[in-house]
Amino acid sequence: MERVKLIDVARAAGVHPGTASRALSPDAGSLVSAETTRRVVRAAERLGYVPNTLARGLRTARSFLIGMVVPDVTNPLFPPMVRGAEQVLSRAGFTLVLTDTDNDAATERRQVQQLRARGTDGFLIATARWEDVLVQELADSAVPAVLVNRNSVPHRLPYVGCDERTGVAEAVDHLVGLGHRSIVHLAGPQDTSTGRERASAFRHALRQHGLPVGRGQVRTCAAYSEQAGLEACARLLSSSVEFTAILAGNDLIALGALTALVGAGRRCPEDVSVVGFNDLPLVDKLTPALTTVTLPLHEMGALAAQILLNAIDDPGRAGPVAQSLLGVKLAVRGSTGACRK
Amino acid sequence: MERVKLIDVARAAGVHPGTASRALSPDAGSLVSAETTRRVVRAAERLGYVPNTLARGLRTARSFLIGMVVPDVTNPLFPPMVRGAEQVLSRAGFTLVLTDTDNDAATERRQVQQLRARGTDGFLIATARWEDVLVQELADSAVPAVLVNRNSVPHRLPYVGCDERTGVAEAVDHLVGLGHRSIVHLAGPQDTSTGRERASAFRHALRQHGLPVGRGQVRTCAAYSEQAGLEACARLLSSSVEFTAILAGNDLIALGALTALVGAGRRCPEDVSVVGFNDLPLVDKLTPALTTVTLPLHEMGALAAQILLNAIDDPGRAGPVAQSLLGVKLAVRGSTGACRK
DNA sequence: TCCGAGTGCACAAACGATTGCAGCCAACTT
DNA sequence: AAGTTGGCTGCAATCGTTTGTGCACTCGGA
Repeated sequence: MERVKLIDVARAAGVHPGTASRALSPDAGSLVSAETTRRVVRAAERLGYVPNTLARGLRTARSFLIGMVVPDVTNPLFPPMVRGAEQVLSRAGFTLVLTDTDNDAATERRQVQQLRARGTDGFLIATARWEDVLVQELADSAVPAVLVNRNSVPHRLPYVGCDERTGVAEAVDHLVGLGHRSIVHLAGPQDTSTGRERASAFRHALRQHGLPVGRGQVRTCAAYSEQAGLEACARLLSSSVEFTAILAGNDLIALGALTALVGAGRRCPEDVSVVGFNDLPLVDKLTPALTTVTLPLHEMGALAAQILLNAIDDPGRAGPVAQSLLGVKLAVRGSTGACRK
Repeated sequence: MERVKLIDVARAAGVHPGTASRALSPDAGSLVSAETTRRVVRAAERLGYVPNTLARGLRTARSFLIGMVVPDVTNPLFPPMVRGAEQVLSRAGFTLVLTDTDNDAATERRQVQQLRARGTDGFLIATARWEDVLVQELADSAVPAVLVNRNSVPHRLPYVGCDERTGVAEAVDHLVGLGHRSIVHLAGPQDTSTGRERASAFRHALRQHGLPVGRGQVRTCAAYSEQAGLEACARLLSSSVEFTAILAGNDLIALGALTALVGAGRRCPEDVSVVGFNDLPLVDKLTPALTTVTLPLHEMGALAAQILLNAIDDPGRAGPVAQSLLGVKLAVRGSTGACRK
């Protein structure tokens, strides 16, 4: 069974392929008579015509392809964003191409290169580093792109993220409300906007409560991973810093910290309270259930996709750089409790 | 900055575009002199030539696009498979397009339709139902496809899965070894191969141990979800069936069952042992840690991709339908313990 | 010196859709 | 009734590559 082409439809409807093309394309409204349009549409349906996207893309320089770049799909943070983005894009007739860079800059380059060769219409970037060559290149190029979840050093690309500062503030408020005075932050990597933002917000929140920010009270983890969290917390435990609560850079770091605490004979929440970030699946079922900041991941993906679509439709309206921050919510659970010291 | 085209390279090298094309394509080895090839390659590098995949695809009827269809990316079962597949495919110069059908047949049709319009070179299907129109259509069509994780009623498509039967057998052996005689199976949906296979293997394993399979001892859940597991387990608890152990169709069902057990005042593992399937992230950190069957998800994805690539390279060698089953491993943890009755 | 084989390259036709342009016919105006 | 307008449709070029065909040139042998 051969694929049916435009020319087949045209023949069946007794018109020229060009006319058939116009009849089937919605924007050419009045260029074709209603009667002819009807005949063509009917023929197309009868034959099961599906336009060849490659050919169309070649001619129109539009591929209807959107590339989404994530560092690691197996990190549960990303699938909901992917999902949100895909729903918006596919409704608009675009196809989402997901690429996993495995946290590797070289892989990322290669993937993006390949996608651009396909005439990809736009990019959703979730891998941004604070100083990121790729982001810079995309900002300089003509192809629209939107950063999501992680921002980058000021540039001309729109960004969709969430309100990290308020999330951190609520977490700190919560801990202080429980009586904690010695709170430590196990920060995420400082070459990511989330890592920087949360650390900065942490310092700010402490000051708001009139608490001093001592040396060694903000400790940077090597990565957003359980292992890195464990190591950072182990170093913390073997230092002279006193603390009754930990604000982790994200849930994975929190998990690592919990392991380290258990290893050191400290109980949670009796001895140390722990707050995470992201609300990954199942962290609410742990013992103790993790208190954490919930992010609207699905909405972030959807909104980023929407903004990208707008930018594609109307490249002129670049205007002011859009920064969209979505609201977050603190989920209070078992891993935080009243300070006993 | 305009994209540099083949004709630019040809001009720079002082040859005809056709010649340049041959010089840059590796298979046309001797059709072009070494000297000319060198000149063309150098020019291409100097200008930063990147071939237009659309144009190439249009001419060669090859898109170097592979579609992977999953029911729900946010289910942690799939990302590792996606990752494994992508690594293999991207190494071979293919781009993976992920589509999430949201467990909806209509969405699935639309997505696959759209991908075929793009001239997708092959499909990896992880959504197969036992009787699946889409699978049947793909099997009848000319485009290569490989089923992964879930099989379908006999057809002519290769399948990559894992050795469910052995996994179930090991789980049952383990439970019987702990002294359990009354084991219940909360089976997954019976319109999936995994659901059927595991249920059938469960019955078989019980018989191997000389245990009768009574009525109500295999209960089908409406979905592979926590909610469905909770409901099925609640029904079980309110029935007259006695049991000291549960083999769940997968981890989500196991989680639901655990919740239901707690609600009914039964402790795990003291009163009831529970075994899951899949070994999702974090289930090893629950209290109790879930005993479950570990699947080589990454390898499944990679192998499926490899088989698909072979099928694309050499469509003739369809030959016998390949069924590849990868080995599984039982991870014994805290949710199973000695029978006390 | 001339011919046959063989190599290396240029030419142009595809692939399938879109779109500017031109022509045709009908209807309307004067 | 002839001219003009305007609405539809057909024609053909075009997007950037690949590839079948054929020409020209070289080289070796007779």
